[in-house]
Amino acid sequence: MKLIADKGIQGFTIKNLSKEIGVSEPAIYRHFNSKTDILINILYNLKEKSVSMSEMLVDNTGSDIEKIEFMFSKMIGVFSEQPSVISVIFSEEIFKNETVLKEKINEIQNIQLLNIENIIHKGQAEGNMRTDLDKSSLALMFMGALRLLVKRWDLNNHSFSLKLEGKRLLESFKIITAK
Amino acid sequence: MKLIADKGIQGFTIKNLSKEIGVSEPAIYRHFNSKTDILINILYNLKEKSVSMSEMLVDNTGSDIEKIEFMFSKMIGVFSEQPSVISVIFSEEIFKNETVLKEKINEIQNIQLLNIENIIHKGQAEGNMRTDLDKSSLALMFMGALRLLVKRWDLNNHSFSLKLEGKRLLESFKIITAK
DNA sequence: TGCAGGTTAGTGAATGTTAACTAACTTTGC
DNA sequence: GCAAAGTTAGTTAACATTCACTAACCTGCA
Repeated sequence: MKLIADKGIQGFTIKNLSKEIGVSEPAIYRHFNSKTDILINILYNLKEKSVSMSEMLVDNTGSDIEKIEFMFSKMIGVFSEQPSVISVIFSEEIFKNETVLKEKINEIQNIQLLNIENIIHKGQAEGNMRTDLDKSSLALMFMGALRLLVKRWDLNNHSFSLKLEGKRLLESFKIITAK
Repeated sequence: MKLIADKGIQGFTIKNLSKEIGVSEPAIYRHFNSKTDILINILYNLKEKSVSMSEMLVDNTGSDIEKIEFMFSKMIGVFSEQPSVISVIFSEEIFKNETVLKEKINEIQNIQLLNIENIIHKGQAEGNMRTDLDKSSLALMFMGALRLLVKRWDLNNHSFSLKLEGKRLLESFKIITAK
């Protein structure tokens, strides 16, 4: 992920990878069948993360807005501490040439959007959130804004505080969804 | 752009390009100095488009929400008719290895966000839009949601109506910004 | 008018480099 | 002592780019 984040998908070569981890190129093939196999494993781990997030949200006993806050800060935290994840999880295009990878990325995205939609749905049903906005549009705005903020932070070499700007965005989202 | 959209940045090779346009590989070098030079030209054209959009918004005499509508439908229109643009303009990651290209993409993004922020700023100042939400957060939500919608449409092989879903999103945005 | 000289846009063949991947051998640690 | 994990030294294919060369067109001038 670090390689992809630093040099793009074109920088993710077996040679660069072997240099980065300090073993020879064939040593990598002792553990993975192919380069694609490595990417599949990366995406598998990221999917696991999204799934475990879903479970944490189900277990969470807080209010709807607290769940949104929890999810938001959790994601911002991951990106702050491991910015290389951004390039992989928010960059569908780099997997375009491989159908298997493209589908895996789509799956992860669906899980993330569903997580938000579910919270909003519950919030609306229980009367804590305004109902004149459909949940899919709200989820799109929430996720889309978060993605764009994080990508801009990455594109601008982390030159502003992601946590601070994230907090600002979350506040706006709270106001929007409030009844 | 078609090549990048279909096969990702890794499919954008001089060989593939020459095959696509029906000339030999060296013929391409009669018109461009390098592969990067071609990408620079693509991004230059896209930037021109964003700039001309800014000018159109200045000239536009409609209300603020009409300006937003105009911009929205214009962008959705471009993506519907020329989906290959999506992969280039919404995929910062594919240019990561080239600083020149990365900066160009950042410039285009800044213009687009500023366009929206300016409209919202005017709308708030003239009392047509709610002022309890800061314009940068609103612009981030607007642009972020649009981007995510368009990318999902692309990732799901254009299996739903972008224009219809775009309209739905725009309606939600209208409700949100209304006083 | 005709044609020498120049330009534009193209060609196939070859350049050096790097890609993913492999065969065969060696080291390490339980 | 043996399997897992590593090595060196290669493979073929693809990459961007350059080479020498040509066909077709344009332009200025005797």
